[in-house]
Amino acid sequence: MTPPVARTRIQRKNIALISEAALNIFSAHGFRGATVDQIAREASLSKPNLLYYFPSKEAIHTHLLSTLMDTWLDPLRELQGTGDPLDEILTYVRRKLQMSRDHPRESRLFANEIVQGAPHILDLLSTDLKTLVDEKATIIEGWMAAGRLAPADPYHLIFSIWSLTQHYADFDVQVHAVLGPDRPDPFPQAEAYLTTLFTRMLAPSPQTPPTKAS
Amino acid sequence: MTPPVARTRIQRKNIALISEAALNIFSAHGFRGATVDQIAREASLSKPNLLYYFPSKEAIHTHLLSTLMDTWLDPLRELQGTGDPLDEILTYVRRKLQMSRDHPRESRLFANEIVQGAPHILDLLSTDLKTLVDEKATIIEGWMAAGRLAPADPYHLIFSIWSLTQHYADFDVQVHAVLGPDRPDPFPQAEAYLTTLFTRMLAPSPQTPPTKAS
DNA sequence: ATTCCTTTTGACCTTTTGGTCAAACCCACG
DNA sequence: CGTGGGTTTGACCAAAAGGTCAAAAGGAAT
Repeated sequence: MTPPVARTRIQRKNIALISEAALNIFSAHGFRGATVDQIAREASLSKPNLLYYFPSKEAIHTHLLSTLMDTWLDPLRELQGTGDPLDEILTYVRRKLQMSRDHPRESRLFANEIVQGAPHILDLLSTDLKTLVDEKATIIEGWMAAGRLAPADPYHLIFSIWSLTQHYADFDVQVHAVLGPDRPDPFPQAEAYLTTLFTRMLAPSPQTPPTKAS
Repeated sequence: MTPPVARTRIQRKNIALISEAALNIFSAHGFRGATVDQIAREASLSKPNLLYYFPSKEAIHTHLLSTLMDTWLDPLRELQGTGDPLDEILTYVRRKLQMSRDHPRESRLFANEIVQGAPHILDLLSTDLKTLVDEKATIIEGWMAAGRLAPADPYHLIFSIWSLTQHYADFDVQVHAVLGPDRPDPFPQAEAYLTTLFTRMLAPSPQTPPTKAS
């Protein structure tokens, strides 16, 4: 009855401590590459003490992944179909890019999991995630049908936003290696580039009036 | 004196066998997640026999990565600056997407390596890869300066091609989970989408004449 | 067939790793 | 201040994993 719900103050503190440490280690080495000793050292706890809060290495990993999934999909949930279509898309792109800059460890944790076949969250992907994406794809399709956005496959549009933004977190070392050691922060340029990309991709052609097409 | 250069027929056969098996295992589980026993079993060899051809687990991994890097960059090398700019870019995109479809294991092996900080090939990235990208970025910049391509950051353009195409191999399970079990092959749609994306992004605005600008 | 080199393997070794346990420690509350 | 809960740890364990070795098996050229 100790682990998930934090009862005492000390439990809350240590569970947060362990989560932080585990995020560092898991995101840097993957699940198999991380060791419990490493995580314990990173959290400045003894290994048995760590195992007192989480029953197993896998439990820590699962805990991280499930709390992550929530915040990870927040930007997409915000796409509500109320504002200007292009603005909403661009806002989503920018928020997603911000997450890559501000939470690269989370992005890499997720990437590690997916690349290796998503063994722990496969069902989440085909249920919760699929539902959410279906919903947003419908909104986007509506915009396109109304001529407020240039036509394109909405699912692949979403995939492209994911891949482009997460690339700057997940493949961070490659980006820096190619750009050279002198350019420390590629994000401002990335944001400008992605803004241009999706604007040119999605801006509706002028001959179609914004409302009441055909 | 046994491992790298295959002398006898049997050596060639077994080294190929091991490479195949190791590619399967490494790409599915990452370096730390793969075990020598697993690879040996996959190759139908005993573990000591496998270790007879490669001195260590790491040697197999290094061998795979270095042979991979070569073929992996071939599509980019083909971008030579001789043909129509947009055609050359689109050809590159399509070839890269084909590699994701035909060689997803290689893509995932590479992704695993990069996500975890590229510990084995970091120097290759900042030397060989950087040189190649610098060269191609110059070509692309030339096209843009001549008004034959809409202006954009050439480095981020290349990054975007990498991320978009490799996404379909590396995040394959996610793509399938979101699209649903009924749609088995997302590649034709992906190709159409990416063709549209880069055409809209890069097609030069008509007011600029193709040659001798300003 | 003999010989020499290559190939294969069963047995074994060491280190790493995930996890356990009983005992000690701490600390608020009565 | 002492007692009962929560907390911490040193010592330990078993399994997994990377790698070694000597000896057996195979195979091609003489």
